[in-house]
Amino acid sequence: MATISDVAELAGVSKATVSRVIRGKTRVSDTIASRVRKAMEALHFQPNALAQALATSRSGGIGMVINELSSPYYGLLMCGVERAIEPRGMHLVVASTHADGERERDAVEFLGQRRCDGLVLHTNALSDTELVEICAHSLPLVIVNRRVPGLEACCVYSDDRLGARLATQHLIDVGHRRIACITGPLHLHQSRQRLSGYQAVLRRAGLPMDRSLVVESTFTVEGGYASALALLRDVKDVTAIFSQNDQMALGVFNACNDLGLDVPEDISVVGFDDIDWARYLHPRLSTVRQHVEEMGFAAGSLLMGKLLQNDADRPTSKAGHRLQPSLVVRDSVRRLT
Amino acid sequence: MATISDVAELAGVSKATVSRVIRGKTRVSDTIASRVRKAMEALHFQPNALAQALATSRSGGIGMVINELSSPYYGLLMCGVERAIEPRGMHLVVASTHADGERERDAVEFLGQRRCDGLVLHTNALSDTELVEICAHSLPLVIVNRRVPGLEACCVYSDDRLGARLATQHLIDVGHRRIACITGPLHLHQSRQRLSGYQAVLRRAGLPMDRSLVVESTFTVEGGYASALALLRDVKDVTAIFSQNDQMALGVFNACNDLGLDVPEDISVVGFDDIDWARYLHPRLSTVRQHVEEMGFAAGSLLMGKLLQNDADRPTSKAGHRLQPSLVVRDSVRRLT
DNA sequence: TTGTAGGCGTTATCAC
DNA sequence: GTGATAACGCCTACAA
Repeated sequence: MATISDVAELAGVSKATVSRVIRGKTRVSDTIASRVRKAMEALHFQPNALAQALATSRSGGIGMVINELSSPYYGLLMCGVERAIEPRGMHLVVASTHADGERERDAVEFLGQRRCDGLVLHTNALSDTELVEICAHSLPLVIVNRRVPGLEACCVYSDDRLGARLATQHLIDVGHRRIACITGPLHLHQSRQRLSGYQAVLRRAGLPMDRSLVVESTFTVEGGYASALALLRDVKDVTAIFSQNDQMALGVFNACNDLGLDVPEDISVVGFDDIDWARYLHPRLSTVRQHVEEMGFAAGSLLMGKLLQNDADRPTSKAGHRLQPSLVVRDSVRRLT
Repeated sequence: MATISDVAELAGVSKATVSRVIRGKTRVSDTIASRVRKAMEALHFQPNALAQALATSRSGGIGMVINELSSPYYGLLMCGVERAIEPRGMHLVVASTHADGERERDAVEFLGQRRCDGLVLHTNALSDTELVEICAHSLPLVIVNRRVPGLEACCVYSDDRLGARLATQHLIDVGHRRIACITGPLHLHQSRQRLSGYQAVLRRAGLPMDRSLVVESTFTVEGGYASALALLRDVKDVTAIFSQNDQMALGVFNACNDLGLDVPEDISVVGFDDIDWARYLHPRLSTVRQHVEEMGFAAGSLLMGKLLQNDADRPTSKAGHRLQPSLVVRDSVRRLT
């Protein structure tokens, strides 16, 4: 593969001049410039970005660590980040961790070694203190979908408690009183936040906090199915279920179907996330929309701001960001009385 | 950020020795090794992968160009590739193109400049001849989901014609005769292949080739909905619809619903892809399963083989791969008579 | 086993 | 405007 020296030789100029026409910042006489360009063509010259990065110590890469490549959630998140960084000429280097703590650590290290210019982190297993540590000894970074105490300015997250409150309040508003909640794994911050929002609304409404109304599940269709089956069998008088994500809500649909219960006639269901096919279910799923792509975009923008600031000490708003989820009312909730 | 020289100095050894303990290939005396490691710890040393890549001319990155980051299809594809390359210590660098020709070209160039060790290409807009050209002047590469004449050994793809034949034959087997086909955009290779499979089966069954039974659409739920609406309004006696992907099949479901038609009682539907939620629809969607992740895995493996071969002239099977889709029978097709 | 020195492909700082 | 030349951080013969 041709190098800058080959081009210089063929064009009869110095490497420095070739470099100048590559970068296009400093002026080069037109005759020489075109000669150089011709030589580049002839040799199929492609500048070596690695060498450039080494020389300038800016790689143009933004590292992103996520759980799964094959999940609509992370797809949207990546999209959002990409949309924010692409106009600044940066690109994405992704590392997936399958939510494994060891792999999360490895990923951060890996992207660091690759000298990314910045990091967007979505981690589950890493503890707050670990994250603080990483933030201190690593690249400029933004933490997404999580609020880490002490790192607020680096965090972009969705207000899960608020989302859960919206969902629960909606059910109460239309007359439900026995409202169950199917949660995600409770070791996840998100699940606990959503549970807390649900409980807060019940409490404020003066409704009894029946422990049997809360069942922990797995954020999958199968999980939702099994949990709903158990719930509807064991607990009496449930008229509504708040499912902490849409996949589980779909499981609830299927469970109701198998039990001969109609949604929303017999059981009302509210989901969480508003994944792309929520609107296509029968009945169309009422849910809480998380602005996932927006979150990615905000994270990317925040990071870009930090980088600019580092470069130029230009004053930039560097505050973290909390996004507001919103209720999407469709057809899976029935008005009581 | 600490460099290898800093470590060398602190440990009182030469850079070469530090390099040796980093790479771990050549032997270093235990006492010195541990001294070096201690120094690395102390300095939070992280080897600069860019410099390593420059020196060794192997970056450990596999470039992948895809249409969209936020699509379950590409998610699975990426997953498959990752699964194949990760054990070999390689990682993924993704570039998304939104199916735009210019961006597809840019992406290939971009990943080339980044000196990826190999490429996995999913392109729509690039022509066969362009791909041949790229293949000649670029990195080792594998083309996915497409069979490029002259580049068969580099292609991993799914047999779309076969898939369409399976779907159509299934409908005929259970007694359908007026079978419509909603296609994707016909400028896409895939759409044409699937259409061709559909037509071949009709022909062999001696069924009339009614042009009005074929309607071009857009591979989206909305596209399927609109096309089905038009189709069921304008064309008589249709008892079954072969939808060239699952999203459109969902659109067909919705259209039938709005027209007061029952699936499968009034209209039978077969989809294509078997995306994750196909099994959760009501009725559960009969469809053709594309082994997308397998395709990614096969592509990744093929590429790894090529790289090994380049390195060592080791004889490796370097044949391309055609994957067989399979029919998944669920509940959206009704047996006639 | 360890050190020396040259090279990987660019950019950047000087002079001219 | 253009050309030497020294970084950038690491690897790898080769020599010791």
